[in-house]
Amino acid sequence: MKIIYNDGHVAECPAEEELEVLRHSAAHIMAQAVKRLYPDAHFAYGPATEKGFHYDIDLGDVKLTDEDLPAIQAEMQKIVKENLPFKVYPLPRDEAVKLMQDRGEIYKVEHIADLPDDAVITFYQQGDYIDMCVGPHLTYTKALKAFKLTALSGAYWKNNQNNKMLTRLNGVAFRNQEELAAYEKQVEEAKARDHRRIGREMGLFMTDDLVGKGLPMFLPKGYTVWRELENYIRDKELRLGYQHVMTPCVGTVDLYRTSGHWDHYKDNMFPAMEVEGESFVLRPMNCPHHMMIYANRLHSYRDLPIRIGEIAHDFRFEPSGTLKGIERGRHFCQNDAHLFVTPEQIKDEVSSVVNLIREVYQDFHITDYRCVLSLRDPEDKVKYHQDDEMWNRAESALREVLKELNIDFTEEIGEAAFYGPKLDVNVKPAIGAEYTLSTCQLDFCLPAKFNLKYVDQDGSEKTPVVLHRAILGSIDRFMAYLIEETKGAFPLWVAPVQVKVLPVSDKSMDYAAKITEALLDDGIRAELDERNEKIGYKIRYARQEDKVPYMLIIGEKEIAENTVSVRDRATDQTTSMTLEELIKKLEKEITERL
RNA sequence: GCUGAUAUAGCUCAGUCGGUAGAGCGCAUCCUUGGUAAGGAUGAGGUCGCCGGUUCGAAUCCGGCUAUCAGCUCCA
Repeated sequence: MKIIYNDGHVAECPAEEELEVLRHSAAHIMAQAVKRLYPDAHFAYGPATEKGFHYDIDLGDVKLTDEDLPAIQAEMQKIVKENLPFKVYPLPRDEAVKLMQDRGEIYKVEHIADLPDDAVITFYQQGDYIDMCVGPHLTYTKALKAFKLTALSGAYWKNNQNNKMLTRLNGVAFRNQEELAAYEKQVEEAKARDHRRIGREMGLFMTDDLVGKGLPMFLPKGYTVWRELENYIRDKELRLGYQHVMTPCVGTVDLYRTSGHWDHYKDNMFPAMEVEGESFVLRPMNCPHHMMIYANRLHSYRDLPIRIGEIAHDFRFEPSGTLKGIERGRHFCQNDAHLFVTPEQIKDEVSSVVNLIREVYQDFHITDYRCVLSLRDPEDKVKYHQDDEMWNRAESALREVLKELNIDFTEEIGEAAFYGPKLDVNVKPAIGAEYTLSTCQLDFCLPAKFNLKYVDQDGSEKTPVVLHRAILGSIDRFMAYLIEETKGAFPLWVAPVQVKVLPVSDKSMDYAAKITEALLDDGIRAELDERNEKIGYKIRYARQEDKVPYMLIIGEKEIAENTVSVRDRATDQTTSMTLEELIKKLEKEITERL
């Protein structure tokens, strides 16, 4: 595949860049098609994306609907067939501005103003369509062989919600039709992993309009998974010296004024309740409560670090458009903790948190994640607590620790909490955008606001540093992730039903019931399928609907031999063993979290 | 919240030109007692998301609302 760079030279495209060039050129071809059909269209940004391309377009009063997509796609097809060459040329800044002004491209003009003074401004042209662009691009439109327009959506100009919302046309593009077909199949498979769908099908959780949107309810099976996750992380924390507390879900507005959360987040909190002259809010997070618990006693440097943990219920009035099953709701449960430390202890404690994250990810077989050092945007004078010295100190302290721990991380500006920098551990779900699972935040700010103290060796009062951290993040979101990773086939130790006992007929019902009881007595979550169905049907159901790790086939043969036939979900193989052997096997796998 | 789309039985979905609804799965009952991915019969189940309008008549056309989905913004 030949491509043309913005200095005009043509070369073979490096294999790893083929898709990006293809998709970027597809965006230009789409823009040309739109311009032909809607001459008044103005174009903003039109980049290649992860799977395809999009272009943000200002169509004035014209409102596109999904029904307009086929016509645009057909026009693109035509342009491809016309096999127009891509040409490129530079223009001095004033001529570039004039060209774009003459063509009514107001967004491109604004873009030029944002470019550095020494920027070389180049234009790519195919047919009569001209786009300001650094390229590279295809040499001819015919090189675009497999593409499809997928959706219409909106996007703010320059990603700022105070700006105008433009129409975003989305498409996908691949090297050939086979790759496109493979992609469409993959999309279907991803849909089947959607935790909202699996959650409904497996009876894990539900929502109801009457209860309220964004307020999922966990059903018995879902809560069983929940309880396993909660017990798991709490036990781990206990062994690391955490002390768990329980604090109320409602607090005074003054509490959040003190912390600064009220100023930063009141629009995303449920509104204040005025009662007997006092204002209360549903709490959106737990830092202030834990600060108050620390402040409850005078602490010596000998007491530190103090690690206060809570599986805490929080409520946030998330914008309706952001709600997504149990991944993001208006009520959720944080696996929260605040570590109160001396400056000298920061490194050890961050290290301990990082190790805990690693250990937990290993237990859940999570290997696909990335670490981000989230920093403030020094230009943003609104979002962040204003104290340059504090920020420099906190950010370099956290960066130093991460380097010493040999963690691979990227730095992202403007991603910090208002009170301090964060180490975020991000994962990508089957459906939708990447999100943060675990976080560890370094905070020099809130301890001061709450006037927290400890008495140091020399008898002087000092302010502790606080690490905010969440390992499972929220139990809800973690569970969503686990569902999508496992397609609902949870590992044995968290599976809501660990063993399903399937009698071949009524003749083996009594024996099967006895086996079930024995398993339950040993703390194994066993369920007996008493329905009047054939064994093939019960197996199919246990596999597809319940996704149970182990099925026991119980018939007259097992009764005669005093054994159980164990069918393994992973292999579909059946092996015969005694009940004692089975229990031993299960207990081992549960303890080892296989 | 913003842009666009969608809403029919518990689930997945049909429903033509406006004439008050169908299938498969699931559920209930009965028959069947069957050995490793769906045995058979019968039956119940819907104010077609909600409210209003147009019409002799609305699941169907129009408007508003609600919820959901995709994307954008946001996530302490």
